[in-house]
Amino acid sequence: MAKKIACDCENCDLQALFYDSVMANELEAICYQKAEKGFKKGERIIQAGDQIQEFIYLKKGLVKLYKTTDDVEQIISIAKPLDFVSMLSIFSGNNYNYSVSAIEDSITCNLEFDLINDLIKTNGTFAKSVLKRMSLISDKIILDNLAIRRKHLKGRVAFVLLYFADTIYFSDEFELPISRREVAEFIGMTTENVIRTLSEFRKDEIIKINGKIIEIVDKQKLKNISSYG
Amino acid sequence: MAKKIACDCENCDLQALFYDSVMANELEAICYQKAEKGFKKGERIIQAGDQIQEFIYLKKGLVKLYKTTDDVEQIISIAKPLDFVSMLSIFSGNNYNYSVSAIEDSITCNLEFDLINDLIKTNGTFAKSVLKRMSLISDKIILDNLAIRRKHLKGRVAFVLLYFADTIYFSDEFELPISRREVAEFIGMTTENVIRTLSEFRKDEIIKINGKIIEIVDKQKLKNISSYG
DNA sequence: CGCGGCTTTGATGTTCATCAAGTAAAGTGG
DNA sequence: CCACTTTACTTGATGAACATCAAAGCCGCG
Repeated sequence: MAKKIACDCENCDLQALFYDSVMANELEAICYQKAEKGFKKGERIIQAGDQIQEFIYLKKGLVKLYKTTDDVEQIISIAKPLDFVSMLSIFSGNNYNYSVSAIEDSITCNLEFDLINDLIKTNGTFAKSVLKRMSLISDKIILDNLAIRRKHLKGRVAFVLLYFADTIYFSDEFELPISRREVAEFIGMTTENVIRTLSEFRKDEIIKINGKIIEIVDKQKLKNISSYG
Repeated sequence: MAKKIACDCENCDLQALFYDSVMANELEAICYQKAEKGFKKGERIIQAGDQIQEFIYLKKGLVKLYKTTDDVEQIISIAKPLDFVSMLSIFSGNNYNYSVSAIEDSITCNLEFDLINDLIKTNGTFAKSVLKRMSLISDKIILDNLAIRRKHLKGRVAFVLLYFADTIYFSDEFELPISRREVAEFIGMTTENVIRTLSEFRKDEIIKINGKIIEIVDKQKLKNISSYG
């Protein structure tokens, strides 16, 4: 279960970026009442439908943003710290529209939502920085979704592999943090076809597979497939 | 070409909602420097890549939000007044990420972007209302896209017809404001299959077709198809 | 009045989902 | 810690859904 962990605002990577606009005295108030929570891989951080009471952002880890309809799960985005996924719809209404789960051990920093609301009202610079961040998140999700939509099965799988290599792990060898089924839920194809495509890439010596460990061998070819060449 | 038209802030439907939070003296300044522009059906309002200099919102009409990649056009959303589509990515960077074109004769109200920025910084209530609106737009786009993704060809076409009937025209008989090709670009299928599906709905007496005029005859059946029954 | 774009229908082939069946891995209770 | 159960992974065969190609009629516009 999610448990509170020690506070260390001073060392938080997000501090500079997030509180850029916040005055010292405000920052103190925020730091004082914030709560950090740890989540193990697989644990749910936000459940769609829940009432919004906290302003949650990712301090460390990796999460998936998704929605479940009639037992069908659709992954909307994979987000890392600074993507502030929880921000996405919290100003729309009183309840979350999406679920968020940790796909790697993660730490969130939680603030009373009212506090953030007050801050937005009283601190224009902060409001603007929240606006910008929300805008960036939306853009990323919409553009990624459009990019995926344009591609066929192979291009979509290639896209996901490049996504993890280039924007999450910054390495051509990494452990895939999600299952084949989740890849399928992300790109809108079936699990079997994701597996088939990965096997094909392996046979064509574009990647090496060892369970969850993926190594990209021929990156240029993978890029070509992703761009649909 | 887009031309300036007479100013009538007093009668603007958007005024109450948009300027809810704006003080009288601020409102005056805004009204004074705003510019309204008219666009004929088919005219482009925003070109992806253009520099963002104005804060544009739809006063009247209907527009499509889209993106062109390698000569392939993908429609992201169909928006009516109060959807404030132009707001979507204007806080992300200096240039538009998406294009917007009128699909019906439309009127926009344009404000200097700097003015809005100042307002956000000085008026917290306004900032919060912009945040809320942006959040609603993102949610709508993301949720609609997820809904479409879940469906097969017939369900997607049904979804689009119900979308126009229930959220745009509030009537079961309407003139489709976009071409068959654009419907295809919206739902991610081919023009031919959109046409085939419409013909099938006609043969099954679910709708009547007269060129661009569509009449929904058996709405319940259309809803079932949309929900994928 | 002819040209180009939009619409329509048919024929064909590709892509992908579904079904089936088996192996490997991971979690669970005695 | 091991038998047991469940979940994830994998491959193949089949059929359905959809794209592509082709051809022709229609409409609006210069």
